[in-house]
Amino acid sequence: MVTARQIAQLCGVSVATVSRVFNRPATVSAATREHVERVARDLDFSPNEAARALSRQRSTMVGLVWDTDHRRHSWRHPFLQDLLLGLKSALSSRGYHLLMLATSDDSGSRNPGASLADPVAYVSMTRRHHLAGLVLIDSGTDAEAFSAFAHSGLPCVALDVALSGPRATYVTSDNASGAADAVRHLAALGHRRIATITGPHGNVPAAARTDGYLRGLAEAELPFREDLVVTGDFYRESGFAEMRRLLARADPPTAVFAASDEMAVGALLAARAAGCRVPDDVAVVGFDDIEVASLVDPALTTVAQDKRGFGTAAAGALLSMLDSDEVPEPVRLPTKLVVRDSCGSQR
Amino acid sequence: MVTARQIAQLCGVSVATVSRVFNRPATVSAATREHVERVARDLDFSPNEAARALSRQRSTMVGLVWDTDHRRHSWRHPFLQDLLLGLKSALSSRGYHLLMLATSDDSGSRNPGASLADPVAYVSMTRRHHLAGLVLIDSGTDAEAFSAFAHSGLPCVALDVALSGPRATYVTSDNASGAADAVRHLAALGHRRIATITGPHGNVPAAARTDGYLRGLAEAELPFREDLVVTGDFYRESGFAEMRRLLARADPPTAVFAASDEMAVGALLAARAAGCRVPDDVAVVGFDDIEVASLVDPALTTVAQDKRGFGTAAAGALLSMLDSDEVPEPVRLPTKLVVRDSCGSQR
DNA sequence: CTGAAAGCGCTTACAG
DNA sequence: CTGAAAGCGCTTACAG
Repeated sequence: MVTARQIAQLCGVSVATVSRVFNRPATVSAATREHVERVARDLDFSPNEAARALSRQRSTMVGLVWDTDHRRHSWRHPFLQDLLLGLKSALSSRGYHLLMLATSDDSGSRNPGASLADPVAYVSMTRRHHLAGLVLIDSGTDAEAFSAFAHSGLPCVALDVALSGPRATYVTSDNASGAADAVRHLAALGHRRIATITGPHGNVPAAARTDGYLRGLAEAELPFREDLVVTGDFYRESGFAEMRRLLARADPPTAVFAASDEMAVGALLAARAAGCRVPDDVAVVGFDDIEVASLVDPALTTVAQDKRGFGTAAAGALLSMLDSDEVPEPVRLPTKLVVRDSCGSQR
Repeated sequence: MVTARQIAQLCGVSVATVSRVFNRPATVSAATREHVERVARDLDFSPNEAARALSRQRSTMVGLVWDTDHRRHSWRHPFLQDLLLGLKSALSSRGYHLLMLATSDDSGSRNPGASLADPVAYVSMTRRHHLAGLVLIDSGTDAEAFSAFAHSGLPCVALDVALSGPRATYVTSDNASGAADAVRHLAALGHRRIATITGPHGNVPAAARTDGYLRGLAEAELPFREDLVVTGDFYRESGFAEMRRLLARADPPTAVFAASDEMAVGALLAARAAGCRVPDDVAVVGFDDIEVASLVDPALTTVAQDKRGFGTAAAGALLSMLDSDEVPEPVRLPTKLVVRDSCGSQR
């Protein structure tokens, strides 16, 4: 590998000058700068990252904290691929790379009480690698553990969980508006008994979607009925179970807003199992717009999140913290109601 | 951050000894080893990775080459999340981390002729970070570009593409057997005119699945008919288009083996659009067992790949190359036929 | 605008 | 078994 020293010798300058050409080009005379740049390009030189990180005490890597060994064994992010895509392309435009952090705990056994694989190990990992910043993906119950990161002073941006700290912010969808849109849409179709299957307690997006449900109801001038709010956990099985219970009631709802597509799919299956037609007997609307939404039968009407935008926004917030000391405001991504067949408005 | 020097001073030994305790514990006397270990643990010391990488000329990171800015804008891996999960947990058990490589090209514009974002840039990235090895995810057309990596001498393991080089190997599913299983299953159900919608030309798994189709036919003593083999590209649209054409024929097939679930879903939609009932009028079997397979209507019979096993096997192959000079044989993961409704055997 | 020098925190022959 | 020393390849005050 060609080193700065070699470039320096070839150009008849010191390594310090070569370094300056790459780090503070303005402080180098145009002539020598161009000379160094040309030679460096010809020899395909680029500074060794390990050496650079060592001397600057900061690498060009951003850590990704993604807890994969969660108690909920089947935990899956609804749109990890898009997220990574967005993160990667936004980060790479500024020369940063994503390091998927893993602790030895990830490999297997763990004491089942812990919510995130040893946050201390992650924080130490972070220092060892001189990471420039951290992106935190919430798996639903890591919120508390995340504060260890937020308080480490490192630039942090969390996804879908409110994070605060000296250099921490977060990005989330405008969950309340999205949910309100869904409910208003159902109300406009004539539904008066609109139930909701919420996400788990303590989850930020879940709470916001429930708020949005209430707001949508109020905006449509529909009364709030406590018994129409049932609690799920974002996963399909809970959607199935809660829907079954709702349909077994004496006065079942005529429409259901599920706070995730997974639950909405579960609800669809429960309706089918109960011999209940969707949307004729009961309308269903979901949230997320994951791939299956358009494939289930009937195709699911849902509130789409800007999946790739999540990654882009997270990267943007992180990058801005890397250049300045200002902490960006939390980002709230707009959502979009995607009308398909399960709500009945297409008939 | 606590450094080896501090530990050394506290223990009254040299930094060299501290280093040895962590790297060649056998060369240190039991007494001093234990002393150093205890102090290090108490102070939560762990060696700085940048310094270590610099002096050893090798980091504890494994690069992930995942081309996200492909010409095929909508390129998606069918099970990236499971793959990453498997990779991460297997790698972390040995202290390695995954670095998602990105070149500046990833951010946007690229000359449309290139099949992988500047492989040269990736290779240089690899050296700059002193990566220990590389995992290559094929997006279907990167095979050629991958050889640049394979010949760099760095330990490489590719997924779903045959890679050879001084220290390169690959992992793939046993695509031929899986396809043969699917075809034999259809034949056992009485089908005699079994068509296949293949993957794209030049793609390794696609070719193997076509081979398996032929083998299955032969094993069921069914004649091969060239006109029953049509070419898709693994994506839904091609499945839709090819299925439509197949069904429009004078003597349409009674069963179709699609070389991917995405295409099988497309085929299902085409059948529905053509007023053709599945499985009554035509049976469909897919390949992959992605999440939607169980959700489409009718639920898709398919050949399941060991998604997480891909990651685990890739990590295993890489790790073994990291400790020894032997190059592991290519890994061929077993597949499993998952019988649901679209093949008609459940009736 | 540029160079010499110190320093980032490890690892590893080389002596002893 | 252990230490002193050189070296990994950069960056950055400090002089000039």
